Amino acid sequence: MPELPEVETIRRLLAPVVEGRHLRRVAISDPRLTRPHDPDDVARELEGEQVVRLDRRGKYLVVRLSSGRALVIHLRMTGSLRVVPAGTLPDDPHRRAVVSLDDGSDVAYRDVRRFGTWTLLEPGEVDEYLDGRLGAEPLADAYRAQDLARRLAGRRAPVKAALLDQRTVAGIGNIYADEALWRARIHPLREAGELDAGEVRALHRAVRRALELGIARGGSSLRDYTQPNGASGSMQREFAVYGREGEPCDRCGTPIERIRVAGRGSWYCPSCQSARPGRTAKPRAAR
DNA sequence: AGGTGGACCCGAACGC
DNA sequence: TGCGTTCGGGTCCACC
Repeated sequence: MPELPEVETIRRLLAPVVEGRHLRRVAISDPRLTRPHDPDDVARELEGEQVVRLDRRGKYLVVRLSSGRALVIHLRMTGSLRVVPAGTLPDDPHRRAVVSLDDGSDVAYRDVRRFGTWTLLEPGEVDEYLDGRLGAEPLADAYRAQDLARRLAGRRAPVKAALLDQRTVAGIGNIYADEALWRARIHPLREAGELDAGEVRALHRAVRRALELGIARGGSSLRDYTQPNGASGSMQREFAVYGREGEPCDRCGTPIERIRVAGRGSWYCPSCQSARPGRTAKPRAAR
């Protein structure tokens, strides 16, 4: 499922293709994509626009247009984008939209489960839309453990549930939440607000490292995710815990266990991810 | 107020 | 083999 590393991989491959291009023709075949707006109305609004930049915020792709508007794309679970020379798209029952660019390439959007969304926002709406839904960008230079600490403080929910909340930190989904918690040696059911300063620092570092590794591997290709050129990522071969129930922990050899947290399948090492607080804390550390 | 669980989808995996 | 059932995943929303 596209999480931050998968969306960032898509952005990096797609940006040089779309930036500077005009949208010559847009066809949206699934009304769910633009709900509650009529897909034909949205397509007509997009035609003639020029792409000035392709950004990412959390798991959202943000297509900045020369009018100041932005097309905000969320792939949810099964959305994917593909670039091919015009007229060479193979038949695909799950294709939901095609954008024809002025340089003779087609960008096709495919989404088996139809949860993805295309939202066309006016110039003044974009920041409010994104910032209202999302916390800090975890890979920004300015992102600090202190920010994570502030977002977790006082929260009674399991730390994994807090990580899945996009306002805690943007872009983490079920896979990278488990991977980050394993790196930080924190049990997914630990109460978020109970982590001490050392644990929060470890988690902050773990989130960044897990996401960076995912990007370096071109994302993880499970089920439907592929890159815009059709290639697969390789991160799924390097998961430490996700989907590895019964396999030995890479750190200690203990079999990985699976539990349910916040309604999500959750994998962790019962030996080195402590269920009790204080493991990484020095006595009276960091006030 | 903050946390939880259902709805939204539909293909894959599973159970009989 | 074939059918029905369950599951999952991100986000929103109703409910507690």
